[in-house]
Amino acid sequence: MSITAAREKFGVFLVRKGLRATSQRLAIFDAAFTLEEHFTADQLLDRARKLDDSVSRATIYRTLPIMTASALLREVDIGSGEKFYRPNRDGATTQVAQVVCVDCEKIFEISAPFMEWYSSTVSSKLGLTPASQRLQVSANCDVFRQSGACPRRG
Amino acid sequence: MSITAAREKFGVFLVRKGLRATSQRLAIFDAAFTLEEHFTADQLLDRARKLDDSVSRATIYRTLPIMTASALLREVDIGSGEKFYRPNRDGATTQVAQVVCVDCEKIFEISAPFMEWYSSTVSSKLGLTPASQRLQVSANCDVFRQSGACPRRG
DNA sequence: CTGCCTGCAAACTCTTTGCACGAAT
DNA sequence: ATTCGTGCAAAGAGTTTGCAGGCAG
Repeated sequence: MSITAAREKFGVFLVRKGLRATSQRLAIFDAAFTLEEHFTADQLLDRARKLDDSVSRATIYRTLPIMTASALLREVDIGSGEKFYRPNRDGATTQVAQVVCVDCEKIFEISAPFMEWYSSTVSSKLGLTPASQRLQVSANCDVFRQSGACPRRG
Repeated sequence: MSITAAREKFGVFLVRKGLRATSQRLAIFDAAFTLEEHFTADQLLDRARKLDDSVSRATIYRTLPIMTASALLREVDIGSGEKFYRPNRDGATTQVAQVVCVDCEKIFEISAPFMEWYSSTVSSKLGLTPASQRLQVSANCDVFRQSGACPRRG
């Protein structure tokens, strides 16, 4: 999805929910959607302020749930204290696993098509309806182990 | 594994690591191992204090990593702010998924034998060695949705 | 003018840490 | 003696919230 199309979709989402398309919200959206890697709330704040320096931390935290609700952003919780976010360019793909390299501090996203099947099978046996699922692999970098440095490390 | 056997194993683990088997550590261990459900650090503190009222919150937090390192306790992070823990009675089973009912606030543990296979397959393609993996399903309670109350809810 | 939205700063939750005292070897 | 472990209280990180003012419909 192009950023233009995504911004449009976000605008429509806001209107439908009776929310206003303020300059801050749009700046935050643009900042988020032009970031490639996973990013934190703090990184998003930096970026958004370059587009609109009136953006505050509070508004970042208030806007993030709106963007994830609109499915334009995906929340990725790797259990590290802070949450990560990522533009969801290709529609609603929940069938994605995260592989987190603890050496490189990098998050890879890998297709895991069986997740949804497992999720619904297992849930129905418990009398539950699945809402979401996440599969996360923590791993060490082979190169790092041997050479003490990781090529992918920022 | 019986609690006696587990306590023994914990004692051995401590000695091997050059750590002391203090009364606080043993009280915390007993408190943890006699809890059935998933529990939080805070719940563990309550329970441990009933066995030894000198146990402090700090020691709880210092002892939890020791117990998980000894594989007698498993950490379960469902991404809810606080971490949960659970006795690992049947050895080191990492091939377990959590199904979290957001209505009941209950955590079910279900076997997911394919996880480890997926984890190692995917990691090796990235030049990584898997350390751990977790699969978590969030779900809603069917009964709760219809009747507004969940039978499993505490 | 009414209500949504904002920035600021304080509050909040869970966890970690510095410190001085106490216990074990 | 020396090292390890402890409780206490303060700090810390990330996130949320109360409030008074601002801007849009």
